[in-house]
Amino acid sequence: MKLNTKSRYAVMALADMSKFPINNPVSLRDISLRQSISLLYLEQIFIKLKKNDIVKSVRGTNGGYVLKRDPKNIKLSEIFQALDQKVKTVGCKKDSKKGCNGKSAKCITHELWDELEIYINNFFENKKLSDLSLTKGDI
Amino acid sequence: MKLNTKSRYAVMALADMSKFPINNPVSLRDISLRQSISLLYLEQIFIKLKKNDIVKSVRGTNGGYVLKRDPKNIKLSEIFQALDQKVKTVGCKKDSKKGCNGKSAKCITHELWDELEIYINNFFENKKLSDLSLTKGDI
DNA sequence: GAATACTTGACTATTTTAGTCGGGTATATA
DNA sequence: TATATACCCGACTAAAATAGTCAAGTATTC
Repeated sequence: MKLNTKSRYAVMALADMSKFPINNPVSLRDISLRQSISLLYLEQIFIKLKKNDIVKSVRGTNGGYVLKRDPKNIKLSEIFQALDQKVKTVGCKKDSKKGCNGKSAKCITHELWDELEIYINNFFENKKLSDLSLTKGDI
Repeated sequence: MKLNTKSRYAVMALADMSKFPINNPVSLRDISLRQSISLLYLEQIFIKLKKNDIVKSVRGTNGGYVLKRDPKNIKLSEIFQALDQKVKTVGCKKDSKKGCNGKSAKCITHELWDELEIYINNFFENKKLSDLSLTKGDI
C-alpha cells in the first residue's frame, strides 16, 4: 500500500496555498520553490484540481492559483478524487453479481477488502485542508 | 493507494487453509485450484510466510502447509509484514532529523501521512485471521 | 511588447508488479 | 527402493504504473 506522489504533492501544494490570504494568487513557481516540487509536475496536478473546482486560476503577471473555497470546506477525499486516486483493495468489482474470479459468488476475502476500503476512505472524508495544523515554520 | 496481489493472495490462501482441521497439511496445489491463484506464485508467497513463522511445511507425499498457530492468534498485520508489505505514505523517513527534503525540518504534510499510516496499520493490527467470517460456500 | 504565468497534449525513463522458469531437495507409500 | 508428490529457491521477464519532462502554446498585466 503506497501513496503516490501526485496526491501527496497536491495536498502539500494546497496546504502551502492555504497559508496565504484567500484571493491572493499563489504562483506555481513559488510553490515549486518552497516545496521542492517540479514546476512542470505541479502544472499537471493543478489542471486537475482546477477541473474539479478546488482551485481557480488567475492568468498573467502576478497571477497564480487561488483556493475556490475556504480550507474548512475542502475535504481531502475531494483532492484525491480530483487526481483519480481511488483507494483500491480488490481486483474484482465491488458489487459484481457474477463473482470475482468466475468461481465462487465472491472471493473468500472480499468483505474484508471492502471494509478496508471504506475504512481508509473514511479517513480522507473526515479530514479537511484546514485540519493540517501548519505553523509558519513549515513553509 | 492500492493493495497488491501478493498480500491479497496471502490472506486468501491462509483463509482457505484455516477452514481445514489444524495439523492437516493443505497443499498449495489445492489452494491454487480452489482460489485460482498461480501455483508458482503461491510458492513464492509461502516461502515468506514460513520464514515468518506463520505456517510450517510438511514435505513429501500428502504434505503441504499447516498453520503454525490458531487463526485467532494470527493478526493480518503479521501477514503483511511477512510479505514486506508496509504501508508507506511518505517518501521521507519517519523520524528523520535532517528533514524530508533538506529544507524544512519536516515537510508540510508530514504529520498527516504519519497519522494515516498509523490509522491503516491499526486496521490490520486489530484483525485476526479468524475474523474473516467464512462459510463453506466461500471455498 | 515584454514578461509572467497558466494550458495542454504528447512523450519517456525508471520502477514496480505480477508473475514464470528451471532446477533442485525431502518424504511417503507402493 | 523407485516413484510420485510437494516443498524450496534464485533468477528472469513482460507489462503496467509512476514520476516526471518537453514543446508549443494562450491570456494578462505593467
